[in-house]
Amino acid sequence: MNNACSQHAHPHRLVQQPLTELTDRLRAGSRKVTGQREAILDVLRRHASPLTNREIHAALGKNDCDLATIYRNMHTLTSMGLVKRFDFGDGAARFELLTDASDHHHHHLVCNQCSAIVEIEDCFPTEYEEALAKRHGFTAVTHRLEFFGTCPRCQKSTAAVDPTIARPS
Amino acid sequence: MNNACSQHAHPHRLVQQPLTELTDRLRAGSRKVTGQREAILDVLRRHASPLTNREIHAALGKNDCDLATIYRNMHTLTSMGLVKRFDFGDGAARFELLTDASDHHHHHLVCNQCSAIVEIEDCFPTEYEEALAKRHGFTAVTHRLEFFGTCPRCQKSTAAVDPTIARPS
DNA sequence: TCGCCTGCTGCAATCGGTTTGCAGCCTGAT
DNA sequence: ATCAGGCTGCAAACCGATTGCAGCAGGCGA
Repeated sequence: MNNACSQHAHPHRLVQQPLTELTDRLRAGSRKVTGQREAILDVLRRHASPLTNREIHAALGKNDCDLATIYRNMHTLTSMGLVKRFDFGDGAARFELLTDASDHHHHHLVCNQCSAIVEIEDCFPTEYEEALAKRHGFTAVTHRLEFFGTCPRCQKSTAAVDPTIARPS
Repeated sequence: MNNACSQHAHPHRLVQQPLTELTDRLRAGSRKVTGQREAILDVLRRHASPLTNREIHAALGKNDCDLATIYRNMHTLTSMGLVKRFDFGDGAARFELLTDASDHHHHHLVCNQCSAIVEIEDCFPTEYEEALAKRHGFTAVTHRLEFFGTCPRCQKSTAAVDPTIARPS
């Protein structure tokens, strides 16, 4: 139960890339490392938590770029290996850039009330995932795993919210 | 690695309910078991896979009800314990009704290409989740876990799709 | 150097899932 | 019978995301 995760063992999946490899891949594919893309990556590098398109847009200064172009650039960067996450409960995609060269796979623990995000090293065990894939005849099996709960601060400050509308399935 | 899942052990979370308990709860809360709600639950009961609001709407016959009312009713039913799932990769919520009285928790394995859904019994181990919660000071921790891959049929019929846009994070 | 091709960008429109305001209806309690 | 509250249909709006279009910029060959 550590960061040994099948998502990284599978040959079909691009390994999450630090900044320099992303820009190298852009160049290798006759795409350009434009100022906006550099700025996007810089914003991601300076933030510990994954950011939404809107948050990136705001961080760049709303006047300097178009939100639609951010969406397009995030799509491009994702195809270069940037990690896109969908699993924070609000339906918005988030993007995450690793700043060191290590293959630092992780999941997240999200506070149901204040949306605080904590990085988690726990992961679904590879051997179980492989057995699962074999059992059902699937290949290229990956998973999404996110945790939700009440963070220490919200435990103190808030009465319990209605548990029936908790987001995790 | 079975269906022992912390989501059910936690006292704050409503246990997933079969049809009769949902209707009982409606009545207990001075809500009504209207014809439309009965029809919705009947549709869910007859389908093995979780359904979206639109699918339920279509199954009911588009002329007989309003989509907005379906959304409202699904919200109501969810607050009564019906299980709502967000994790099938297309951004649409899905609803699931258990037809037997057993506490039959499960997750899903979704085909990236044809969206086929397979119920699976594997779950993130409770003891790890509890340790995780304690380690970070969170309470009421639950999780979302979904698996994605290529189903046997799509392995035969389709060339590999671009792995860089695979949906799981 | 001149075009030309390709990719990038801003703008506006659009789409799909979801929510909400409003008015009318039905039902159960007083 | 009356009244309040919940339910419903309709229309509009919201939000994340995508797309068509036109203009622009940079690289490359003639």
